[in-house]
Amino acid sequence: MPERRARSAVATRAAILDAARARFGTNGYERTTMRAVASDVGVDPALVVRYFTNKESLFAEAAEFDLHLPDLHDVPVQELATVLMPRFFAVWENDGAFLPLLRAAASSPRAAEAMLQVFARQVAPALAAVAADHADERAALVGSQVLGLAFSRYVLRVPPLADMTHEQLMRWVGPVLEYYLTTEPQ
Amino acid sequence: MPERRARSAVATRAAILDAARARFGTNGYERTTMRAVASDVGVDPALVVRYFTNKESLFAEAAEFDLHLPDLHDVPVQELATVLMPRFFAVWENDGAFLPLLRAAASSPRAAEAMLQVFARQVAPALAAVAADHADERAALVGSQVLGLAFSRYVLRVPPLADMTHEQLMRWVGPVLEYYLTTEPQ
DNA sequence: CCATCAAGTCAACAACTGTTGACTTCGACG
DNA sequence: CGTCGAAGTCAACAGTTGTTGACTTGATGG
Repeated sequence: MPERRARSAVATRAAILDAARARFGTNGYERTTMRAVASDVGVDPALVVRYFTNKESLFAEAAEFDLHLPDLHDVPVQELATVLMPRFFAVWENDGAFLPLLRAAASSPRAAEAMLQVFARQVAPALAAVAADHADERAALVGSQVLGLAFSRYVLRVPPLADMTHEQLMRWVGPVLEYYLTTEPQ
Repeated sequence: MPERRARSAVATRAAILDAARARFGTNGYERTTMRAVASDVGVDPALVVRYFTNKESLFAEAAEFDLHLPDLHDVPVQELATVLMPRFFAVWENDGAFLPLLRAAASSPRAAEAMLQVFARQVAPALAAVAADHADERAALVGSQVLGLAFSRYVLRVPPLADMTHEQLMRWVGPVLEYYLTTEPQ
């Protein structure tokens, strides 16, 4: 029974990470305290730093994630939205591992840097597969629309946007993504 | 000479407000300290609270502003971007009275509510003048693109976007605003 | 010259923050 | 049983924060 004695150590570590994700997601970086995270798990604050050494490291680990963007090389232009938007909803809703980073990035340079790297390492390369030219500009523009949509719908909760269905949003935003990725501006 | 003795009181109050705007704009709410604002003006922290009673009230006053959106009734569809984008740059750059609110809205429900009201009272009515139908949805979509652009360019500083000129951005984003406001989605 | 009153300073408070190091608890194993 | 090490607690530190109330300054006007 080699697994017996690990019943708690890794479990509470994961619980702390979950609580941290939730706190960072709703309150942002500075308004999240080590004590609050610890108390969410019912544990001493010292244990949190014992496992994660730092508030900064705790945040870094809580903000790690993978967008799982698919390969777009063989996707027809008209179906880009149909492929990308479901990924968008998956990342921002429910599990919402991305929301903490967005909230924190607004007021913390550290988080902003982390978000930039997610963009540079995952979003930009994936979109480069379909961009005609100016790949980096096109990817950044798509990113700006996607970020704005997330901010309006999930942070600000702008009434019309927050209430629209996935399909309605896809119909509105799809052509814009397609335009940014393929059309040459006048 | 009725104005003589007011040489300083209102002036330093305005200076404090300016410093607060700058700090809130670059650091967000929580990372901005009363002491830092006071020291920017070369004044005692106690004076700041003497004039503004609170950090919260100081922020509220610093985040007050008017978008000065023009009347769009007689603007031709193709020139919408030419009229709207300069307003965008004016609001987000330099003085940047809008940036504090955006940063704060990400982690403070109060600030998010304030931002929503700016949208409802200034942006939506102005855009309703040119929206074909679904005026509220169209306005919200325009708002999402504008907000995303501001977040990417001024908060995250995504390299391609942060370095583009006003005219380059207008050329890219203009057609999108026009599309959101006038085109019927498939 | 002296009283007044706005403009501003000073020191200090209570609360909260991240972080530390020494201590306790307790199940497993010889 | 005894001990050993992991899992966790405890109290305290040093620093920072918003905010307060009593004090000083200095020009003005009678």
